[in-house]
Amino acid sequence: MQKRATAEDVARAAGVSRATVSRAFTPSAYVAEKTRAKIKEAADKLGYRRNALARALIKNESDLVAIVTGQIKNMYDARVFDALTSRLQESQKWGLLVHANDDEVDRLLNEAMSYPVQAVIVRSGSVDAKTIAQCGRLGVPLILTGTEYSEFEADSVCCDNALGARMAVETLVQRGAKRIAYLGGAPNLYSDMSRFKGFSEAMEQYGLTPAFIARGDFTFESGLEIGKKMLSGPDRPDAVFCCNDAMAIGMLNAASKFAGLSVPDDVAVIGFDDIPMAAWPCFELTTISNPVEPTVNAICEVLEHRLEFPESPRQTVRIKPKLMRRLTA
Amino acid sequence: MQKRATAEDVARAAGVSRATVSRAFTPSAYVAEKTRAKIKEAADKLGYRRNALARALIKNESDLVAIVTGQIKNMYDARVFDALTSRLQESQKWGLLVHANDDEVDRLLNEAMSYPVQAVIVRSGSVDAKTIAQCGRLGVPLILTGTEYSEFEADSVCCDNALGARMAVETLVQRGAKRIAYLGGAPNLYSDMSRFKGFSEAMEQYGLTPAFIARGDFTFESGLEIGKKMLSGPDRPDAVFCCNDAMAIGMLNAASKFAGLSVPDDVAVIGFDDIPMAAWPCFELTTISNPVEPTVNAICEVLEHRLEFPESPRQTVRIKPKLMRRLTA
DNA sequence: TTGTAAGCGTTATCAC
DNA sequence: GTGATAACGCTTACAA
Repeated sequence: MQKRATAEDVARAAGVSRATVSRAFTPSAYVAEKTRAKIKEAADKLGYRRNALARALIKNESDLVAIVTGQIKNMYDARVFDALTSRLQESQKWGLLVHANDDEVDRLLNEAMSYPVQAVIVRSGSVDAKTIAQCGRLGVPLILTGTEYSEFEADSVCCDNALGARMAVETLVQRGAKRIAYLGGAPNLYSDMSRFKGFSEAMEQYGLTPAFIARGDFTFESGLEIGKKMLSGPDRPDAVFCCNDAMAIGMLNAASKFAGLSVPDDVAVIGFDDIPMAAWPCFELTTISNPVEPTVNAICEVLEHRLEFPESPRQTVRIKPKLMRRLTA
Repeated sequence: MQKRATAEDVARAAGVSRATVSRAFTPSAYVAEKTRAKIKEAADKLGYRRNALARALIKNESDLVAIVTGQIKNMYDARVFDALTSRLQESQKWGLLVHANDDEVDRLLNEAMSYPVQAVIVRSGSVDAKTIAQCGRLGVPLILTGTEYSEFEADSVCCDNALGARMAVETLVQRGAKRIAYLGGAPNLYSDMSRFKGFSEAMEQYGLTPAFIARGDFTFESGLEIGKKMLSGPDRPDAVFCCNDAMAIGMLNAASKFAGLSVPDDVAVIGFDDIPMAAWPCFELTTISNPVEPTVNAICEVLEHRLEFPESPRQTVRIKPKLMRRLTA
């Protein structure tokens, strides 16, 4: 493993000084075109690349952004992640990946902070007060997405979950549902809390009480298992609001393959997110769209704004959900 | 945005020298326990974290590993990515994300190489000779996964695609299929090439010629669209080998929802990868398992080995695929 | 237009 | 045990 060529090596090869090499790689700097060409050639020959570490050190700004993500269990997470990293790269930022389960977020984020990142984007999971304080101490902006904590000094971008849940209940009520069930995720997650809140409010508004309240883990499998139980009894619900599409599709399977019920006539099902799979002919899932593109755009805008105006007041961007009416409700 | 606290700041606060602060954070170094405690306290108060950039610079080794990935279109990619990043973190490495479409891999990889990474793991996409040479020049080991290039100096970890494809054909032939179709992806991708090779060899061995050869883009949608056409004519195939599960499930939908065919009696379908979805009750897709866990384990082992023995001969690890017999073939 | 020299925040080396 | 001091590879005044 030979060593990386340094600016010194290139300088020697091109017969110039280290400073001139640096200038040759700085588009705005004054260098004779001829010199620049000579240096680039030498650099090419040596396989020289500016060392981003040394560069960041002296310029006191790296182009790293930490991206904290939990386990990617479903296509919604995958799509957000995909779009986000892709967009960051377009703005010349590199994503430093912090893959953490909810209970490790703090430890890992703290470790990652030894890299002087421009910002930390937290997708899912929860981040505790101490960690947020740490980010503040290091002058690192924190952007939460998929969660929202009013107590803390952090920007956030999040679907208006409560509104989405209310839209779902409304849709179910309008088609005559009386016994509506709720299928959520772990109740310490913001996405469960906020959707449950919207669900409860809407139910109350219509004078209904939930037929069931169950919580899975946002996977197909949990939707299927809970669905099997929930739909088998005589007191089964006539509609189910599921907190994400994966669980909704599990519920669909439970209904048709196990409970022998037809959807939506026996039981209506509505999901949340609108992953591509929801539109597949075999599912045609009615769902609340949690649009990826606007979310990622908002994250990037908030980020740019924060970097430009570090002292500006914190922002909370709520993304509007949208009803995607298909065949299951 | 206040500045990060430096070792100097901590030293001043604790009344010691910079060197001692450094020692306090190096577990193996000799420091009086009392001094260490005093320093840690001061550091805590100032929110000090060692600057990984400066550290990497002097130690001449970063704990960054570049992960190059294409667009994450399906759950298989998502799962490999998830498992890989998670495993890397367990070995105290941070993933630097390079999200590139096939035609950008070279440019972006080159840019990313300004970070002195320990290694580059390329998942999907193709990397050209010049880029590989660049990695060699920078002394950065390159590990290819999902692809395999015998011409280049790079380790690789890849499913034995040809074997998997042969197993698929064998399975179809055994159930009496005569008119077998191939549904692949872009023919410049290794996964298409190698699976097509295995498919062709097996077909020849059984004295069969392909009923159809079609290529999509590894998405459900492309499987559906191609399936609609392929299964509508009178000369339709009686079995289809699909290069991944997403397309196979699209094909399943085309068969049942559009062509009115029953699977597997009218047309058998076999996929590749064995994503969780393949096992869902609504699909029960027979498929060739391309196991995530062994793949990721192998990648990490190859990586560790390469870092420990930089000059060791290149390795090619082939992961054994496995037939997952379900209901579609 | 180019070179010299200082300095970014660490750690390694060598004194004491 | 601890403190100077010199690197690491780069950028940037300041000089020439």
